[in-house]
Amino acid sequence: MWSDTGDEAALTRTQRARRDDIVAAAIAVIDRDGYAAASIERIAKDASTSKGTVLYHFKTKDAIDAAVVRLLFDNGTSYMTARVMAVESWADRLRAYLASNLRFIAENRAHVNAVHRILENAPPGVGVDDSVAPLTRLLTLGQAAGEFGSFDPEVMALAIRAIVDAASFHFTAHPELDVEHYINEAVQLFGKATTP
Amino acid sequence: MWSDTGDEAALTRTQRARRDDIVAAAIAVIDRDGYAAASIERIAKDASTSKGTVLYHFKTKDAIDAAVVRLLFDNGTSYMTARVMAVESWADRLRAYLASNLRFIAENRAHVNAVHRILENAPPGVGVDDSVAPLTRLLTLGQAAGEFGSFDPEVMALAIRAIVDAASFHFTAHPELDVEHYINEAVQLFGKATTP
Amino acid sequence: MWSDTGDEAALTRTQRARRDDIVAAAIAVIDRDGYAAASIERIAKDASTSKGTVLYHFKTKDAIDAAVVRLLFDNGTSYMTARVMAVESWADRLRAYLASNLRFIAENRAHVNAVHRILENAPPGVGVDDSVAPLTRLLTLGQAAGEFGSFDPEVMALAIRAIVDAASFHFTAHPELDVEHYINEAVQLFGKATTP
Amino acid sequence: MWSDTGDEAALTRTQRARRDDIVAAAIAVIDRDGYAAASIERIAKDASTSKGTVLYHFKTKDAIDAAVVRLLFDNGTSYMTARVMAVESWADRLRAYLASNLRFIAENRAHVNAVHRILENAPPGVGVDDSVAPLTRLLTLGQAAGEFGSFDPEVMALAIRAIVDAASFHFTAHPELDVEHYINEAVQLFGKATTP
DNA sequence: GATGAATGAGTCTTCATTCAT
DNA sequence: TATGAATGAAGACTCATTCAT
Repeated sequence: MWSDTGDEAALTRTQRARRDDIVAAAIAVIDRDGYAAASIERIAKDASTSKGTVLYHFKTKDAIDAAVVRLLFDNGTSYMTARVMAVESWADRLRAYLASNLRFIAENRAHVNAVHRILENAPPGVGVDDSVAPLTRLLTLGQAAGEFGSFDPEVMALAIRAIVDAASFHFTAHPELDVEHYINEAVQLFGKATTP
Repeated sequence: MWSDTGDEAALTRTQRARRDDIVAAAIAVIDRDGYAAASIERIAKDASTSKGTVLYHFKTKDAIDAAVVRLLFDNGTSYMTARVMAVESWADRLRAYLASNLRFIAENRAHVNAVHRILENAPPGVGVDDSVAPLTRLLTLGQAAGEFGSFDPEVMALAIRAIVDAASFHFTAHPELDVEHYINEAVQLFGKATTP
Repeated sequence: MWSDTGDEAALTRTQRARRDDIVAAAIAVIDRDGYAAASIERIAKDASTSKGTVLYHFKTKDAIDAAVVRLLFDNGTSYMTARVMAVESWADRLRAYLASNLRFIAENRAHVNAVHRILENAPPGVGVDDSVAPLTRLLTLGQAAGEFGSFDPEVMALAIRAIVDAASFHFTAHPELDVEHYINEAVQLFGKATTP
Repeated sequence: MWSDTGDEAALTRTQRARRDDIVAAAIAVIDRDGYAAASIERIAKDASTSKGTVLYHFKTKDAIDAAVVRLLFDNGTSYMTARVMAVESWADRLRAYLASNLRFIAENRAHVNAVHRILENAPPGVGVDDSVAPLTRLLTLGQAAGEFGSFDPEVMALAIRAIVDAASFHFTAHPELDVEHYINEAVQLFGKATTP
């Protein structure tokens, strides 16, 4: 499982469209009813097609999950790298990292939620995508440049990731929450925490 | 589901013991192999008993999950209230809250992990124990007392909960991590963030 | 597949009985309707029980097939070794081998047929039980003792096995066939063929 | 099933070629991986074409099987009748029958194997091509002519067929086996057995 | 109390077949 | 002619739950 993420090469227009439909349906079902409820049949129904068709396009249930995860990863990466690379100082990069992450999550709440559910249900020790490492590096370099104060960059990075990862739950649980306000507060929080 | 938490009224000594065995087995299996793998049969095997016996004691699989959750909740509450109530200032209470939470999690890593897995797999909208509210109140009162600076106590509370909730994952993924160091850093982080 | 033939240790009376029922049903269905038709559901129906029960007792479809094969092997071995060991000369042993084999097959036509079907449908290269080797040895020793003429014992053994293996088909296709007559003719055939 | 052998009437050159490709692929897959593995998709892949195309040419999976069987039957018949008709005495005809059969099998091992697999998996009572009858007649006439000794021609015919039918398995299981030697031994065996 | 047996619902997956292009 | 897409039927297997002993 989880090894066959690659080669989705050479897809016809129709294939792409159907695959997208199915992935969208999977996201919707997982987000709405939980991972356990997201059987192939249910996903198929939600995509207005048949179980057979879903398996024609994906071959395996794990492949569907993998596609959902990969899509989010791809979207997120391109969304954020642009915003983080656009600024100069390390402190600005941290702000950009936090803000773009949270904004992306707010805009893709259901998808993020679904991916969380999928990864939680994966066999232990899998999917431990080390999204912490680059953040740790950012903090370390910022300290070296004198832009940040003294703290363990590893723990600080874990804390930042924790808040980001928790965001989709907050946004789900509190739909009335003002996202921009949340972002501002988070930026301010870690601004104070990292200031020299 | 999740409605029958109550009536564990009159239990003989043996009953208690067996139930505890089963709950312990459930925790072990869920933590080790994931929620999906934790079938009643597997739990029974881990508890050196039979599927029939497990269901004799618990009647329903959800009841096992509920017992696991409730046990952690009970343990955690008694562990922490003592420590939080022991100190005077709001700032000290926040420190105590953070430290005791994290220390409790470190000492009950498997159990905490298991509960996370269970809650993740519960039908959406369930188990949203509002553990944020009391924390928000603590922060608000601290601000009123002039011990804390200016920030949205709601968002700050969410951030603190996020770090606490993420801790069991960190401790699982990084067994080499020095817990006391982690606690110190976290306390320092939120010290800076909440300071006036 | 096919590796877990062993440990059927410690079976309760009821278990033995049910397992026997199921094996008998499997033999009947395979013999009557062919291997492809022998789904678990069909076997269950034939055993007057449910699919779930069959899988409770056997856990895997392959395990059912293995049990069918093993039962025939056990029965056949004990049936024949007695008869072959009872006589003295090599020529008599050959006669006893042929006769007891064919008689056993006639008495267990359906079971033998079912096993053939099962082995035919096993993944290639499996179940090549080398039933030819002991026969080859018998022939070689008989030649050394001067009881048999000159021929390649390997090929002769293959020929004998071929006739034996084909017998259950003949008996199925020609129910009117007089088994004892068939046995006599076969014995006479190989008597002439092996005579010095 | 198995009723639509006929109407291969007007076929263009290309059609013939494609059909042959498909039949060849079917033989290869069945021989290599067994009947169960020989799905239309797999056959199509082996024939470097698509499932749709295969079904365009054959309309039904059974039709493919039937074509495989029929092709072997046609090839075998023309191969052997020539050789059997070429000699005069009944004893020579028997020798020719045995030798040409075995040689044909050795030269078409995979095809013969595939046909066995197909027939084994056909619903019972089908494909019982009575290849025994002509052989029985040969033996009976040979006896009447005084060329053969006394034996039940029916049983002798069954024995001969058994050895012939088993040959492809032997040749598969023992690729090192010297076919001509095998043929000589078989001819000698039945020479002795049928001699007056 | 404890447990072996039994069972039905639900899941993933394979496959032959039909259809539109 | 050829093929991509779609689909339903069927099969193996898992699992929570009930029941009799």
